[in-house]
Amino acid sequence: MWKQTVKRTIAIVDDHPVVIEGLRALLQSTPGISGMHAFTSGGAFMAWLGRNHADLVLLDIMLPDANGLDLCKDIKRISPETVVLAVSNQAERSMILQILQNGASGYLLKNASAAEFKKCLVEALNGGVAFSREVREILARPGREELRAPATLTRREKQVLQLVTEGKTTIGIAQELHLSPLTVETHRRNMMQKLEVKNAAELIMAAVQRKLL
Amino acid sequence: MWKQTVKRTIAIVDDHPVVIEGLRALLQSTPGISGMHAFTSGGAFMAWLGRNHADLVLLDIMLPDANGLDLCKDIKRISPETVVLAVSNQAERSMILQILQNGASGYLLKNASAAEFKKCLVEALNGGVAFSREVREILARPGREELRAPATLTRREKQVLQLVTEGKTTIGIAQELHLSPLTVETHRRNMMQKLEVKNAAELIMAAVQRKLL
DNA sequence: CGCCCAATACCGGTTTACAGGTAGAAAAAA
DNA sequence: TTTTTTCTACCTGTAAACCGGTATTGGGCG
Repeated sequence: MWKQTVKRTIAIVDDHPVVIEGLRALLQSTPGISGMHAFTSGGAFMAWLGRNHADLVLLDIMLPDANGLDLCKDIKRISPETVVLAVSNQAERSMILQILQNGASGYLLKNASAAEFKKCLVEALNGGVAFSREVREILARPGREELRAPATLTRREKQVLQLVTEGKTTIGIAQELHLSPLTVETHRRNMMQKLEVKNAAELIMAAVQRKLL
Repeated sequence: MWKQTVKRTIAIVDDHPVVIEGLRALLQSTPGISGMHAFTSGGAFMAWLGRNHADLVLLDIMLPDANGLDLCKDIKRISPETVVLAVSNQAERSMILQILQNGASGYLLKNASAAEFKKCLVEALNGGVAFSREVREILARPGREELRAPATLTRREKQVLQLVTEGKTTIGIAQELHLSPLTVETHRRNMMQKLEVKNAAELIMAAVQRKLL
């Protein structure tokens, strides 16, 4: 079915022991795997990786002790030949794309079936990229950020946004612009709708990233 | 007292009619001024500036219809020979420095005395930079940002900050990091203290600007 | 002339953030 | 081994944000 020349060493990094056990069981029934090592924290794994070799890492990118993106980058820096498969229980388009940019070879949702896991593992080990079904679906639809219009804000909205980024409160902004706080509130909410964010924090990040100011 | 060869044209841009009248009165008793024009909005002034000349502009940088920094930049782009004196009722070190970078020749607080105003006007018209007393004091002390240590955040704090920038709530962050919401709250507050900001919005901007993540 | 959008403003309710503390345990530095 | 820093966690308020609506006005456009 596929070329399988050498035995592979796999590492699992996940803070949920249950998941580790599940993956371990799953991998045991997969041929072509010689070694298996599990870690419950990014730090522990990185320490191990400094002295050992792994052909593939199933990396939970939502670890409590490390940022998934950075961890992935670090792995590829220290051990470029190691294939990283991102594992997560939630899939967001931008997150997937980011982790891929940081060197991952695939993205699996934890709810993927055993068959999917195996298939993706093989695919990745053979140098390809692999996604579980749901992830493929998310990647398939050009997901807003690409095809959405540059989210045009009105003059007034930009003014309000500017002041929001300065940490001003709604009331403060209202005073500065000689408006009712309720009006400012409305502008703020309209912007959050337009930019498809759900609070001031994301609003600010959206403003910064898309250079809306 | 100073070289005064030609008569000068002054523009006043301020959304408070009272302030305009005050400045107008003040300027009338100042020799060497031939024309005086007042505007209550940035837009109106820019339109006028497109077809007229001004030697000096007293620019309120807190106009409701325009961002002071941008306005100043625009003025200098359209009319580089025009001297811009920023006028404001509040002085913040970073704001002062920013507006100067955008081409202003001085910064006056509205509470400055008539004598100060005149003195600064003359100074600026003669090619210098001019500040009212309070502003000079603020500029005098090397105000934190320069001499403060690069505000080092701890590992945990960075993690929390990361999630704050993603718009997560305290409770959400707590779940993600397997912590008590109260702990997350504490981290958040400690960071705000360290970075000398007073809310999440400023915290995010500080993180972005100083590349703390 | 209707129609949409921008800008303005309001109500009532729920959730979060923020500010003022205090405090214990573990880890790192002295 | 003390001391300091970091991480953890709590309590009690008040202020602010957020959410679900609705609604009026003034322009611009087909």
